[in-house]
Amino acid sequence: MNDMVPSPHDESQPMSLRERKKRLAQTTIEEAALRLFQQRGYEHTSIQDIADAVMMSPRTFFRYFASKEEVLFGPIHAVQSDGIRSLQQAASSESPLVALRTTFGYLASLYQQQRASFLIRYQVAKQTPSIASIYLYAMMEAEPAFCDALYVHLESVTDRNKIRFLVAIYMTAFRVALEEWMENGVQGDLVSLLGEYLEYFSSLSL
Amino acid sequence: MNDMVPSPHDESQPMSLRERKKRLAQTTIEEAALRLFQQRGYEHTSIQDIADAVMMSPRTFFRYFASKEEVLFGPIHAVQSDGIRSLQQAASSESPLVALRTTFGYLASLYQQQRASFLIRYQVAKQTPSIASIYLYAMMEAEPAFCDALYVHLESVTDRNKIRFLVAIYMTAFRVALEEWMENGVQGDLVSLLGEYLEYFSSLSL
DNA sequence: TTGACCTTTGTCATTAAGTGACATTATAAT
DNA sequence: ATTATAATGTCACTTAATGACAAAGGTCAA
Repeated sequence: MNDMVPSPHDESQPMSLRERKKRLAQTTIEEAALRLFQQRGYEHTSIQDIADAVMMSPRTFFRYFASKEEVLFGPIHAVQSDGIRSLQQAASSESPLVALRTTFGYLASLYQQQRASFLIRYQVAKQTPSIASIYLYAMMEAEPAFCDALYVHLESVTDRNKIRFLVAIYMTAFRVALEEWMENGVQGDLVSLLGEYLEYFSSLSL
Repeated sequence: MNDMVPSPHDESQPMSLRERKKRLAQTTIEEAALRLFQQRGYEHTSIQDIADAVMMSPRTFFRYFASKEEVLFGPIHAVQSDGIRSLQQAASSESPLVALRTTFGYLASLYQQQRASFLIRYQVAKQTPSIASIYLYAMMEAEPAFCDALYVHLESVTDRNKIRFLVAIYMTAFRVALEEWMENGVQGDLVSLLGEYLEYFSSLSL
């Protein structure tokens, strides 16, 4: 069994000057925005402020990000998409349970790779009530797609509902582990933390 | 053991004319807004449209509802608050597990009492991507308060994390049961559906 | 290198959510 | 009836987001 993890984003082409400038603008905006969010808070940072900071017109900001939230949650969406692809692949050759374990382990590793970035985003989101909902949703939006990926195995309606519940449980365990990890400043190993929660789960009786 | 369910909103005072007019205006706005949301969709219904429909100025709309979302999710917030109160009370005399069972049973009964209203809200939310996040959050926002309510029993850090996970699991079971119930047009008994999921949970091994 | 072509950017205008200030009207209390 | 209090409407303002169009910048072939 090889790596099983699809590389997040194919990064092979030479990249034209145009492409490079685009990427540069994107990361420039993102860095400036995150810095401002941390300094003044998300809500007290307007698009105009961000645009001023990077010397662009507000209109141009919206050519790189569909909204202010997108700056904050873009990478989370990207991770979720990677998770969906991972699960689709894993589900084709493994049982639902094994596939889920594989995928959530993979997701944990992605979070760990970008821990600094995700910590900032988490902290900004936590300090901003109007954003908390979007953060939660960003972490769970993949749930339906996860279910779809696993439906290839079992097809009766009751089985589908069980799969749905199973996915939701796994997502919950992952979310709780992630939150504890974030609260502790992304120190320690997220993968083993998730493992502890799943192990504890087995000992539960409701 | 008596009812254990605190009455949602104390409804005893005679109510002055002013109060009655206020309530009337509130329900009038809400009904008109929900009707418009169903007809044209949430995003294609502006505050102006709602204000026109009830012959009020847009400014007055905002004196009754803090936002457009509030019209849609107000009752869900209210149910969550009731749940928190219920759990605080139950947790003082029962074990965490029993208290959770009691409270989620109570919540299920509240949803069933207002099933028509909640179904509309669910359907509107489901049709509106920009709103889906807020719907999810509305259903889970009470999680931290639930944890706090149960922390009165156990106090070590590891126990708190376990309580946190336990609450999250229960919320997940409830959410999945609720979604299935909604998808099926709020037919059948939500309480027993929740029971089935919790029972199935016990048979799981991750 | 020049010029034609396509992309990116800026400017301007517009819709919609949300908020503060203040005057006007309706209700309550004496 | 008169005064205090609360509700409403009007106006002005900020901010997010989007469409249209012109100006500037990059790409590539001759």
